[in-house]
Amino acid sequence: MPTDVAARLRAQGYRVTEPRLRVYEVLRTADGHLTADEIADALAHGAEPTTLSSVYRALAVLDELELVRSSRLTDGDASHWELAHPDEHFHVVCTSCGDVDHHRGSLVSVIEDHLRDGHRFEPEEITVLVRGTCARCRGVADSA
Amino acid sequence: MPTDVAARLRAQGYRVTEPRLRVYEVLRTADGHLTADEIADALAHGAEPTTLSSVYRALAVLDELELVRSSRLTDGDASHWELAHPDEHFHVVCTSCGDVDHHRGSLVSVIEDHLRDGHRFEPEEITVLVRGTCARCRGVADSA
DNA sequence: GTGGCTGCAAACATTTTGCATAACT
DNA sequence: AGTTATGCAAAATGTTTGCAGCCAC
Repeated sequence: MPTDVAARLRAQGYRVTEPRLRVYEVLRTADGHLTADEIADALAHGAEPTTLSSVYRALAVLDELELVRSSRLTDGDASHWELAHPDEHFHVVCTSCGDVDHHRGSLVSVIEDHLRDGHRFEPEEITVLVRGTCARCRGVADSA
Repeated sequence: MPTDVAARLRAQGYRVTEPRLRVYEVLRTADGHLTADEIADALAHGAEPTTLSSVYRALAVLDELELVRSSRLTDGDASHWELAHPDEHFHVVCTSCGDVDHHRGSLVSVIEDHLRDGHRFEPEEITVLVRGTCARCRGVADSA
């Protein structure tokens, strides 16, 4: 059982509603980084259309519960949302194919330790975003 | 002489204009992270008011020349702009006092090497954003 | 003198909000 | 039943763009 969203909602005094469950479900099954708009689109094709504003409100609540997380993968674009895995703070984005990879945290803890020990800075949240070209796209571009 | 903006502009076929020079000057002297709006404000008090749209267009050109850089230091807010120093990809933001620190790159190159060697991923741009509490603010909050 | 740049205002995109209705508890 | 959440539409925010006149070249 991954995460009982309903229980988490109830535990914090939030009501368990369709939009909230559905938004979470979309993010879970899509297994990717979706904008609020894309989530709303995905839900529009389903049984009952869920409004964009409800998507935003659902995301705000799920974010509050630390069930989802937003990140700005591109410069000017909209925020992208994904399930929150506590140890995945590390986005690797291929600028060629748009693929997004996660890396788990050993480097993140190196950064944490460095700041804590060397600078007496207490880190709460670390975001690492790398843009570049993935192995597959490099293979296509390169000759050898 | 830090950087001859005029020369860089000319070299790329851009014209040397007041707004471009002034926007760069504001960022250089402010020595901080300003939003486009704050830059426009700073220029409004000066001799000739420079429009917000001109600020955006100037920033786009300066970004193109890699003289300035934008970063999303906060979640929903506007982009913040600063001079581009090639080895400063590492933002440390204090959520208490709002202070922004730069760290130079040893950790960044660790990340680069890891991705290149271990994953055949060619990094082009790395952004590290850490939010937390700085030493000064911790001192105020703590007792001992 | 010419073409790129600016200012202005209007358009755009994303996100937030007010209010009446509907739904969870 | 009581309240909180939703849907709709309108507002707020940050950023981009079209166009006429201006300025660097």
